[in-house]
Amino acid sequence: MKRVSIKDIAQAVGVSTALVSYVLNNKEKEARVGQKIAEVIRVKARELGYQPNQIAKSLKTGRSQTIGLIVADISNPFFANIARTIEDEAKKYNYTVIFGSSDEAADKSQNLINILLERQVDGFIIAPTEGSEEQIRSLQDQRIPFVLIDRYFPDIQTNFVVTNNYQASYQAVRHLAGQHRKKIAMIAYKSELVHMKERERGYLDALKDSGLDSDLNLVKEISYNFIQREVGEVMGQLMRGHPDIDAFFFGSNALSMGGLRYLNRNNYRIPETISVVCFDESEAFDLFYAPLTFVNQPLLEMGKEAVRILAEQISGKQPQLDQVFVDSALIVREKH
Amino acid sequence: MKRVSIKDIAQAVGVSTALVSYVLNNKEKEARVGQKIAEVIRVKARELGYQPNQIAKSLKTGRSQTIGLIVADISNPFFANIARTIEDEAKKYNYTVIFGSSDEAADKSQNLINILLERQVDGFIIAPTEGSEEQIRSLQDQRIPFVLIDRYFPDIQTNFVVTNNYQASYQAVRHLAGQHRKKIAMIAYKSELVHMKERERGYLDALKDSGLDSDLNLVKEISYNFIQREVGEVMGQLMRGHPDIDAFFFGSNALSMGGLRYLNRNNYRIPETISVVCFDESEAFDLFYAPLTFVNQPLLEMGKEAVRILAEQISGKQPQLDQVFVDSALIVREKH
DNA sequence: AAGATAGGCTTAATCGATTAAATTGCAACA
DNA sequence: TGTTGCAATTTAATCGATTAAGCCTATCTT
Repeated sequence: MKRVSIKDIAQAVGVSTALVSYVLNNKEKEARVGQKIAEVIRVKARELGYQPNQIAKSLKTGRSQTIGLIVADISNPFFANIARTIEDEAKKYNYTVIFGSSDEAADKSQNLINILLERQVDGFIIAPTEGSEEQIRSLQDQRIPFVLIDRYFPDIQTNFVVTNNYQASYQAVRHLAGQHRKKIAMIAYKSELVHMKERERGYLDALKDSGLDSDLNLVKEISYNFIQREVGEVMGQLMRGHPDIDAFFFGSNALSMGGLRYLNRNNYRIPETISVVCFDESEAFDLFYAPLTFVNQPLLEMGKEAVRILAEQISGKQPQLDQVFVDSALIVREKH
Repeated sequence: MKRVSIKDIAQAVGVSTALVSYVLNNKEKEARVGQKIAEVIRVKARELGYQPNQIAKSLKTGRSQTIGLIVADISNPFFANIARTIEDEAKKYNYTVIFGSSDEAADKSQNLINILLERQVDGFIIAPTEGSEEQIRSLQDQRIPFVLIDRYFPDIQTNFVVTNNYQASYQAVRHLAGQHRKKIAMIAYKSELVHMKERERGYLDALKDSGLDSDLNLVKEISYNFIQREVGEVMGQLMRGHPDIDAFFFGSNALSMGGLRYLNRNNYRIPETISVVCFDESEAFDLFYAPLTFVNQPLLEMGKEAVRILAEQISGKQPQLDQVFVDSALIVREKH
């Protein structure tokens, strides 16, 4: 029942383990291995059902061929989809993915980083949580390759792949204004992370450029851990304070779900009474009674780029920074 | 920049690596390590920022503390949610999760198993694809611990954790009949896997027991890879052949989405014209204009059980089989 | 006082690979 | 014939841990 090792093959064939290693790694040329014996070794390896022990390989080579993926929550469709694109792309580079969910908590993030470092991942793809700056700096100090996704820290020079949040947001809100909406509210996360701040900034600038009053404090922030509870409360307060709100811009997929649910429950009609634009796509939109306009992030591209950059970092080809802003598209679905 | 090893600590303190190992693994008692030196070692380890090399550990102990998770598609909410519960549960057992998506293809599944075996995972949690019986048998022959989830092979005696699909389905369709639906169609996957077959069987038995004709061939099967395209076609044919269909039972989350989309597009009113029950929950239901009744699988329980069983298998405590059927609940949402 | 016991620590083999360096055998060349 | 050169293969160190076994020294027993 024991797995067969290179040693077993060597013994079966009657050669040294070195030869077997050379052959099975296709280093016959460099190592000047004889043609016949190489073939014999190959046949025997197949016959015994040899499977290389990647752990042993890793220990010797210092490469685990594994990348650590840290997201806020793998069960969130946004991250689940990203994970899938990363999985597929990583496979092309012969990497395997270990994942972990930080729940947007810095301590969990640190814990995950430690665990993954102990497992000798060759690099990280991280959607960093608020307050994880030091963790990221520490990775940098240790010269451990990584790429940030979805968010980044403007104060730290790192590789990252993020959506152009400002532009996406700006475009979305301009669209609402173009629909003759006069009082556009935004529901965001309570977070100091750039991605949210940029979405808010895009919103505010779009209001200004549309000639709308941006001083009304129509941006409400919700804590990550209590979306379902808080969204309703916050939107209720907002509508009571400003009964003439005629549009909402939701800053994430979870916020959109909560927000739309609230609007449904309270019988607001979309788009007649209230117009809506959502950040992120959701298959749920297809079931909504009205066509919904949303910001579509290019997940496939993000995943591909992140893996590409990471792979280059790991192979040491790329000492310089790679900071990628991908453009998201506003998918307009309203009937005109 | 090199990571600090046990050797570095040993040198810094002036002892052998053995001592350091004993201390850092809390084996001081068994190994009779002196109190003072133990403390010195511990302090120095912290001071140097020592992080154990799990790879080296694994090589020596033969345990990678890693479990391989193979699902159809990590971006499918059902599997993404399961993955999350497995992640959390695995952490409690000090395991880390490597995942892979098989896309319901046996060759990809085999490929994933190989890759994960090379990485010396201690065990697998697998949602097996159609045609992967031999792969499962092979794992058994190699005495590699694993647990199947979501589906299993009746002809192979393995551990598994699955929903009681027959019962869930039966209950769902009985519910529809109880709503005075006379012609209930089912949309399923084209698959020989038990989970689907059991859902179909539950549907048929429910029809019979409700005094409804189950000979009408109202079950339509869709291929996994072309859901979006085929669901519409198939439902169209069905409605043309049987214009008096007054209910649909959808056999999975993706089928539900496609089916509901079709019903929406063709202006069927739910539940007035057509009643619907969906297998699996989806947050999308919250955005649907009508309350939807669905079968809720206890994902948390499934994940927990799967990890528990796997952990027991790995530790060798549990030679006997563990076959768990969890009950899913019919969440009735229609207004009465 | 001699032998036994226990405490404290080191030695060294091992896990399964990789790979630089050494070795062997043989043919070709001067 | 003796030397060189090259092809083919082996040797052995190494990666970073674990752990059984061994070796002192000091203390306890009788």
